[in-house]
Amino acid sequence: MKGPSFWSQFELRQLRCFVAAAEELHFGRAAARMNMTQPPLSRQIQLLEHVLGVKLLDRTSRAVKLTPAGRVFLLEARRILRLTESAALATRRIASGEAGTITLGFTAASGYSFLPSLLLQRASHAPNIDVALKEMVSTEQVESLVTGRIDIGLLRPPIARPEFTTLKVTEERLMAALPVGDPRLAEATLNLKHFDRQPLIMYAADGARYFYDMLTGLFEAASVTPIAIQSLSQIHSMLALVRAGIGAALVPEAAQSLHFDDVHFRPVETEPVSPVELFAAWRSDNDNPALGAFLDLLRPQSFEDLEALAELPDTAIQFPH
Amino acid sequence: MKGPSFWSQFELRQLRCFVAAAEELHFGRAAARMNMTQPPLSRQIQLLEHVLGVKLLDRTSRAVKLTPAGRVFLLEARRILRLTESAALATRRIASGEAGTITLGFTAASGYSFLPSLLLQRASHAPNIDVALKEMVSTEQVESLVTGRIDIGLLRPPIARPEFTTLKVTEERLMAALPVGDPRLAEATLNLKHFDRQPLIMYAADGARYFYDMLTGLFEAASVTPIAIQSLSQIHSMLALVRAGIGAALVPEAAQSLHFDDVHFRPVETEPVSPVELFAAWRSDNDNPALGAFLDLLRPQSFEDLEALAELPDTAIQFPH
DNA sequence: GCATGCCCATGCAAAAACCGCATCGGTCGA
DNA sequence: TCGACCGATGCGGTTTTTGCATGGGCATGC
Repeated sequence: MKGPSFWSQFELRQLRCFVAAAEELHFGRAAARMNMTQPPLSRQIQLLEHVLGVKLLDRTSRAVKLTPAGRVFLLEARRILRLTESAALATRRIASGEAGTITLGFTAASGYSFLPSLLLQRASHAPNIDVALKEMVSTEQVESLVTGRIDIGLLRPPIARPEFTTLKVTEERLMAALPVGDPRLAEATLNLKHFDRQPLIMYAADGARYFYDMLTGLFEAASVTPIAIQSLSQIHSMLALVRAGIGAALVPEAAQSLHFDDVHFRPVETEPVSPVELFAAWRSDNDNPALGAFLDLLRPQSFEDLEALAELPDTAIQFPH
Repeated sequence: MKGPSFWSQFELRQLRCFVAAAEELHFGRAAARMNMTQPPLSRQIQLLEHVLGVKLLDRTSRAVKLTPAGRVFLLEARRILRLTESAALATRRIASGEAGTITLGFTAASGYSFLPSLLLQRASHAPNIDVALKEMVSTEQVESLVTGRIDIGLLRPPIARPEFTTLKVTEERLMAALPVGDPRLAEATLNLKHFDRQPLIMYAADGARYFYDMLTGLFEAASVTPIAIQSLSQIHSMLALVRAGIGAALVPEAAQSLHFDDVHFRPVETEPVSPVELFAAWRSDNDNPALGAFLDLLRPQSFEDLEALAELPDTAIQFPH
């Protein structure tokens, strides 16, 4: 198989030469534009014509004209070249983390306040990063992080495994949710003793391990023993029971966004002051470049926006799926 | 400026290599698919990554994986390659005359019957050729042929200039258009003597030179002198006058498609039998490849379809603007 | 009508790019 | 720990491309 090796496909270089020639209608000027001399340009175009089996330019020694086929091919060539540039651009943007998609797991509770503020920030600071949201409990999140189904998780118990990096993103005070008429609403601030021997809607040990452990720890340290009733893991269900007058509940500040009628909140003094912590966790070896840019959103300066958000009317918060 | 000459743009070859590698996720197999060995393929991909400034494939000695940027670029690369193939195909089709656009000039009269049949044929025999229609009088057509505004013209006086090629496409008999009640309608066939000293709506010498010359020639040869009234160039206007009882008119057969109420037609014996000729004309050096395929429609076998058309009800004829 | 200028094609030698072979280095599984 | 596998790299030979010089066609001007 000798001779002019039979190439059945053209190259972008040939397209660029052709477009230059077709636009200049002059091989010399086109060659100059391509930073080369005229003979090679001539040959690139001959090659292109040979590959296509079609004459694209009608060239006499006096003038260069496009053939009808050439006119059509010029449009196609321009489109292809435009596409190559946008492809390179888009790819570089993805690689730089300026654009891309990250998949985020979050617990229902974190969706009440931190997540909306995070998405608000993303909209202004990293508009080209798409965030795919997946609500799941913490254990599911850990599993999904391992398999790569999510890039980052918002979860409650910090995970100490070495292959993960974690970052505390919020600390919240504990709030008491009380039904209208509860005498404790007379106080501006409560402490744990207010719950001694009082009915308290408690977290389930399995479904809401973090809150269960935290509350039992706090009560033990304060030598307080509430009357635990029910055992739930969904905060909105707990508030519904509060409203029904079953008892009080202790919930993170963010739960106030749920604003049930006839349920009011009072801060509770604890040690530490803000015992409810939320963590972000991701695989240290995650290679999604958008993750880097997204993580910047989680860092300190974030909290300016967080506070700004707190002053917004609820309706301004777009609560995603 | 030495070293690996700084290419700021990638080549299609690199895209093809990348797509192969991304699909196989194995450099050896990808190279086999590309009909080459593994080292050059490795280098093409390195080159591509260097040009983009982006790592597209994560390769350990054990496995090859796409990076997020690589996933995006794979989609783009596939799109570009698809586009190159369709571009080549489309261009070859244009060049072969299988597809394309031809611009056609036609006189109002030729639009009554020949043009619809021609378009009907095109629809079945050359469906990928678009026909742009422009109604214009013969002199305009000649000018437009010269300047290239139209590729081909349907006109009446054959043009004898050497830069044009012409082809007679139809011969028609002359028909007399008579108002209801005209005694000549009693005859099945008329001859020129029936018009001696009778009122006849005549063609204008300037606007319809061809018909004017033809009729005056015919009458002179037959030593017949009609009473010429009015001088029009639009056939439909003439028929309107016939209907009003002003006089008779002599029109090409095709004018019957206009079917005015209360106007009937009778063939007229002439020498030659079919004196009304229609010609197609085009520049001999027209390089529109679609013209070749289009001209095939005008050739002899066409007339099968022409006859088939004659038997169709009028409503079947799409009369284009 | 001949000289001249312009322009694209072509011959040719030098330069660059590319390919295949052999081999290296790293990783996984036995 | 050895061997198999896989992608990267060094290197020599071949193909391709480039630039220079030049050929040849065509229109313009004197």
